[in-house]
Amino acid sequence: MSFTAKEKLTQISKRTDNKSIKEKNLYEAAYELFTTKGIYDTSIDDIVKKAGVAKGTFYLYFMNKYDIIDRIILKKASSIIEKAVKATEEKALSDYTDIVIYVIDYIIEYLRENKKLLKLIHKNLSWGLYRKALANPEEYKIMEYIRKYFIKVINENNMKAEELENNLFMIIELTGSVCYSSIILQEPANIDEMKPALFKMIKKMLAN
Amino acid sequence: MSFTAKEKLTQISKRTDNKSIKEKNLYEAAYELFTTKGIYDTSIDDIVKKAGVAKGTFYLYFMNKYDIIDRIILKKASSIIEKAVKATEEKALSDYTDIVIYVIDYIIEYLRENKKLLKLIHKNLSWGLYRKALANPEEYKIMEYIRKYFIKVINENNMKAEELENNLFMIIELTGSVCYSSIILQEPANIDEMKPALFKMIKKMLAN
Amino acid sequence: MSFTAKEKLTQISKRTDNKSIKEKNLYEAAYELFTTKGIYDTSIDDIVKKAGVAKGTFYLYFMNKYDIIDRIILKKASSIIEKAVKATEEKALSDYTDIVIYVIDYIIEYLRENKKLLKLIHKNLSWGLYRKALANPEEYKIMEYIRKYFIKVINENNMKAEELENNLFMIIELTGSVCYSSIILQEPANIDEMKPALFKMIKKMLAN
Amino acid sequence: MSFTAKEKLTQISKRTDNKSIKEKNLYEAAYELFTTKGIYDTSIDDIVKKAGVAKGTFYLYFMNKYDIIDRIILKKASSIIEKAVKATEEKALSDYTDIVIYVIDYIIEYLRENKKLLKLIHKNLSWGLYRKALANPEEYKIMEYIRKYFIKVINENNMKAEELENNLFMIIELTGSVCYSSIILQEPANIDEMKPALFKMIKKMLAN
DNA sequence: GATGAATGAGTCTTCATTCAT
DNA sequence: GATGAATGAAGACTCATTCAT
Repeated sequence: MSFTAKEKLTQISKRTDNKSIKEKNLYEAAYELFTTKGIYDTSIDDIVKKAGVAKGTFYLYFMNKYDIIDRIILKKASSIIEKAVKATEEKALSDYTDIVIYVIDYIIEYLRENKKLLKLIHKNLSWGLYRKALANPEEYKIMEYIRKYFIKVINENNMKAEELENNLFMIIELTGSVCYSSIILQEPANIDEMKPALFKMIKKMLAN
Repeated sequence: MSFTAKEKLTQISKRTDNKSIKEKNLYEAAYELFTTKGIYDTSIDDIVKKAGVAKGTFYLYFMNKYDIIDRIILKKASSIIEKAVKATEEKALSDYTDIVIYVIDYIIEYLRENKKLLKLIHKNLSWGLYRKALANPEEYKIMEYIRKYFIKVINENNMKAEELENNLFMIIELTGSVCYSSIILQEPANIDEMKPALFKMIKKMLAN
Repeated sequence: MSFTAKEKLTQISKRTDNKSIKEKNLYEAAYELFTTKGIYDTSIDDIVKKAGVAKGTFYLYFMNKYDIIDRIILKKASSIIEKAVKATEEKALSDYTDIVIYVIDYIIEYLRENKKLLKLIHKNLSWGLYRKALANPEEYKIMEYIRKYFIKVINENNMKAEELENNLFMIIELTGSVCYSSIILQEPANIDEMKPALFKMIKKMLAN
Repeated sequence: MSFTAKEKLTQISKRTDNKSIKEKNLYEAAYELFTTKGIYDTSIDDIVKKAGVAKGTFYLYFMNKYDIIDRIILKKASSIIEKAVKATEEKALSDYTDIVIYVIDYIIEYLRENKKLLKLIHKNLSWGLYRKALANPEEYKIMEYIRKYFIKVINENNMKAEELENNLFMIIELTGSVCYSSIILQEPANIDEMKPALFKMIKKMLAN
């Protein structure tokens, strides 16, 4: 039996698709379970059963439970940031503070609609993971892009690089904490009530 | 068989003491292990062995692993706050901002010396736990005291109660994040470098 | 409820017996399975099922599969040697060569009747295990006894200690190989045909 | 479609060559891994990865893991013996005992330089494997050659065939045990100290 | 109150083997 | 012949919890 070049291509892409399907199923099943039952209470067994693949198949694509967790969080986190940055670019805002506020607002609104993702990210997003992202060229592009983007905007302003980085860090941490607390726990108030306070604070932080 | 009031008292206090010894041993063993090996890698077996009691004894004093975790964190957290507040009171500071800064500085310095405790608290201190504290009369006292203390100080300032509570919440959350990140991970800078930025920010937050 | 001293003693010995029963069941089940199915094809699951205990109970008494293997082999090997030595002592033989031959003959006959044990021992008895025996006072007694026994007999003869130890080692190794090969594999001849050749060789070895 | 004799030959040799490359790679990878990591800890996956072939290819040339183990050991063992015999022939020794000693000494020195091979052979060389060799014409040649060689040498001596075979067997077994124990474990002494004792013993064994 | 032997469901992980391409 | 994704049974080991003493 022999195949034309076109047929062969179809075969390969089919094979690739099949591979992708199983891996994608695992990603989706794991995400669903992690956000529903929690990471701790989700076993590899649960994941493969939901994904409809054999247990061995899991270990074909992931080293262990923590590998898939990290990859999911990285994927989701960079996806949100990417969306936020793109949406902001479209707005073509000129003021530096406006840009930061717009990005943060976009992310807040996104997480408000994806409470489960917020829970997952909050408890597991760390600087260690961020370093992994930098080691991974695919994710790196976005991360690096953001870095450059902020630096560019910053340079137009007159602020020391270190000082700015620390402030940015504090803004991110504060935003994360407020999101988690107000969206998930409604504490000390819901997100709609917290937002003005948060934005006011961020503006203060950014004002020299 | 009957006892005099004095005998009864002796019995109870004896029982309480005996109970206290085993319970205290369990608390201390668990704290040592949680901060050393981490919560996940500490088993009940490890705890009872270190405490020198039988396995069944654990279940005499605690419902399960999570029960003891919560109680330890609550104990430690309120103990730190208590110390911080007392130290601040002794200073007899008059300025509202100075008081807040002093309390926070005290806590930061304490956690800098107790990195293991910082790790434990950061990953497990939540508002859910705070609600538990309110249900526990002993801890409640401290929490309530702190609340009143801050409110008193605040009332001297002209700020809306709600607004102030939200700001306070943000200050606490931000401080927690900065502590963890700079003390444990040295990211984005060590605590000595972060402190001025943090205090500057807190002052901005408190400034009307 | 209270117990007399006698009752308490009964309770303790009962508990001890129960413990012994489970452990003994595990030993016996494992021995039976190792000699029947082989070590490689016997799982912990097989052992606990045959022993009629829970899986966790296995790990109460043994670290892992290799722990129980070693302990069984050590137990059995020292038991055979003990029997052989005792039987030889009863004979009150005076000649040094006769004693060695008698001990070896006893062991050969014992292993001929316990082919399964022979298989197990042959493939797993090593000097590493011997060192373990020395670390274990219980087994040590027998091992040390044998050592002293041979040394005593030897001293009556005029031979250098090292030379003798090496020769003894070779006798033991040769005997082991011949036993395994002739009893289990009937190669190059059965044990009855091999024995005269072996004994002749041993006598040559012992003759100065 | 038909081929000339020459074409057919080319096809076969080509197929054989292709087959040989993959098969040889598998042999070499497996040998390297078995001697390095040990048989138990080497998986088919390890072998094919090291050999640079697909997993399925392994099953094209070998039935299973034990098949390749046996074939490797057989190959290596007969190769050593072949070398030893050839080296001895070149010496043109006349004395029967000298020949045996020379062969054994050659093998000992070879194994001393190839400790990993010694380990592999010792734990897995059995008479069962020897029977396989007889079924395999390729290996048979060498084995049969050796047999004839010894018988020839022996016939010049006056000894019963059976007796001699048994003695030879014992010499081989003893040599194997001493090699393994003294070269690998240095027990009860290193090979340089054991050699004189071993040779003395072999000479005794061969002396009628 | 205190003990600690016993439990067994639950979890991760491996790996020889198959088979559609 | 060659591939390598997929399989899933099999295995080792853990540990919170119970309960008879």
